[in-house]
Amino acid sequence: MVLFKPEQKDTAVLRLSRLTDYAVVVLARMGEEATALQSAPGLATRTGLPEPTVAKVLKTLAQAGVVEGLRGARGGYRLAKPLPDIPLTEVIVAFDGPIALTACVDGGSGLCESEHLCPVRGRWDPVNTAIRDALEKISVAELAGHALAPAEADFRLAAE
Amino acid sequence: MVLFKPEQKDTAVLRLSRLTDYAVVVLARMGEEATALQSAPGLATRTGLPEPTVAKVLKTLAQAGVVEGLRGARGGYRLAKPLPDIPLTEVIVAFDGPIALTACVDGGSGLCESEHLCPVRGRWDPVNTAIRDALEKISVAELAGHALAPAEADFRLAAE
DNA sequence: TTAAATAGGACCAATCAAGTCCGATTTCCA
DNA sequence: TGGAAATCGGACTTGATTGGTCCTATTTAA
Repeated sequence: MVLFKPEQKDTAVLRLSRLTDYAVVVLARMGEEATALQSAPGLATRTGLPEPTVAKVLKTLAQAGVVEGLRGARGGYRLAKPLPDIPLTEVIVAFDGPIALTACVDGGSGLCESEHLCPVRGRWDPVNTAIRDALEKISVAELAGHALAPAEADFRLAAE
Repeated sequence: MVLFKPEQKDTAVLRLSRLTDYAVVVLARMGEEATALQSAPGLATRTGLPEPTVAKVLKTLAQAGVVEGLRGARGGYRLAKPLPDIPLTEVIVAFDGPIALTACVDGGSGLCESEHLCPVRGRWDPVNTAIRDALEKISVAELAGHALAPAEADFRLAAE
């Protein structure tokens, strides 16, 4: 059901990519038959989302290890673990990149090429960790309920 | 000194507009002489930032009530309150809009036109409030120290 | 051997933000 | 009283980023 409306203009600080939204929808569908092997075209028709988009989402999710992809005829995708065990952060990171306020990922990793040029390093850490903690407590399953239950009709509507 | 590097490609979930960054730099400068009336051109030369940009930043800050603008010749801007009393959220909201995960601002306000299409409403609230709380604890003054101290040289460098 | 599926990119169009600029208004000063 | 120096408000252009599609290679079952 597309968790946030695409048309909405107001840019909040926390902008998730639309793919993230689609991912939750697709995962919710897969969660209905958690152990079954489901193909991208099949999931596309069942969610009502365009097939190429669903394929892209699944490829990304497979790379992230959230789902498991099996190639070849009769291939498909399968949840790597049950929905309640998938924290939202895993999905978000897969599509939107690291969860952090600035471009510099905080702490440890020495990715910041010019550390002496980036005096804010570490200052935003409390904020970043607070955000991660909050997100980590929410599993995909918790959103999946909303993503499916009465939303089936709404979903088609919103995705036109 | 430009708190995050513009060139950095990796798009994190939390994307602050660059104006927000500039705002902190400008505010830091103003904080050095908190009570003085300072003009946009003057602050531009003192920060090394392009004048039109500084003007835009100050206009936005004035609208938000963070600074006070006095028109006419010998006019200028003045801090509405000391730096330590300005929470970061105030600056962020001014430039980046409401601090929320989705386009829907959570809770209360009935802005979401089609509430029945947005079943996630309320679900993200804990996340949103956690983020706000974390940001509210940080004042501009805390960043200002870093934004000025050894950063003067770095700043010009990063802003090329 | 063929068909059906994933895997991995390349590619194009549309949207959004950054930055600049202009006109209107206000106020001080000579 | 006129001119200069500011703020104020918005329009506009350019560049980057995202969303979405498509194409080719690879794998595997029938």
